[in-house]
Amino acid sequence: MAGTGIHPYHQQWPPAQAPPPPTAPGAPPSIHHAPPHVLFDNSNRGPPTHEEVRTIFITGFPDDVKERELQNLLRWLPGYEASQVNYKGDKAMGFALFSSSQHAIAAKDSLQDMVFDVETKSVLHTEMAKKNLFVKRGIVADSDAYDQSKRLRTGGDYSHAAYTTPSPFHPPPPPVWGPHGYMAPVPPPYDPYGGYPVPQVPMPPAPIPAPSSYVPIQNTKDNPPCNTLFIGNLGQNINEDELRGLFSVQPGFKQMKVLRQERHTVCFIEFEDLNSATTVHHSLQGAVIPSSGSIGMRIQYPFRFIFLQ
DNA sequence: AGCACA
Repeated sequence: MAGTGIHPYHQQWPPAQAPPPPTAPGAPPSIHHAPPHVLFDNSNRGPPTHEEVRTIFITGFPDDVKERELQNLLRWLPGYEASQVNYKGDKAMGFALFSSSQHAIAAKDSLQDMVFDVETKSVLHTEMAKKNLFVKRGIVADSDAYDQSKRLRTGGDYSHAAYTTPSPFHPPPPPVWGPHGYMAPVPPPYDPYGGYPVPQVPMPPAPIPAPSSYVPIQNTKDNPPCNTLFIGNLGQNINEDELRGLFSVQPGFKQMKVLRQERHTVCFIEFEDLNSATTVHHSLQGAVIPSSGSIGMRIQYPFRFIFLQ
């Protein structure tokens, strides 16, 4: 019962001579709102003084649930910090830590009775956990954490996806995999009023034009190689100068022609030789440049031979 | 209903 003032689970702490820190009778328990990067420092602090429980306990998974499935489910929830799957026998138990108990409660409610998997007809059941998920060693808040090469491969099997601008379909920063199955997402400063966290990837102006990221492209079928490339999927607001900047520095670049059509703009690029074209075909496939929004350009050999100019 | 990691 919630009104008893007694924790529903026993605690061996404190021993007789060390009473818990004074909480004025009738005063609300102090909730420390530390910034995210210090939230996890449970080290060296003796007993967990009454720490608010901000972890939820989730059951009802199919037996073969993967850590990552849970993470991908939870990433969206405000305040999400870390999660873990443990097995009791072959029953999976999930734990998910949030930045506050309010967030945890909200998450618990929104996951309650969710159909996690239709195939196996698994329906989630959530409760507040008895104690918080232990997250090892805090969060690395160093700049490395934002290194794109380290933030790849999270939601889904993108082999070389990097993220810059989140879109509804290319959401917030992928978490980073920690030691054993933990997920210790690099928390961008969480703005409780701002919806989902937005990755703040420091992108110093590149000396030479470089794509801001790469995203997987859809249509992989192609035409026979030649020394000209067709660039499609450029988005509505594509900026020709940006395009030129990117391609003109590629070895073997000869000329570029932009075709503004009704809806899409496409572009052809001629190279000195087949080799240069092929190299760029590979290296810039899926490249995202600022004016293309968050979509990756598709590079193909042209359907027909194009004679530029 | 089942609550672990350190």
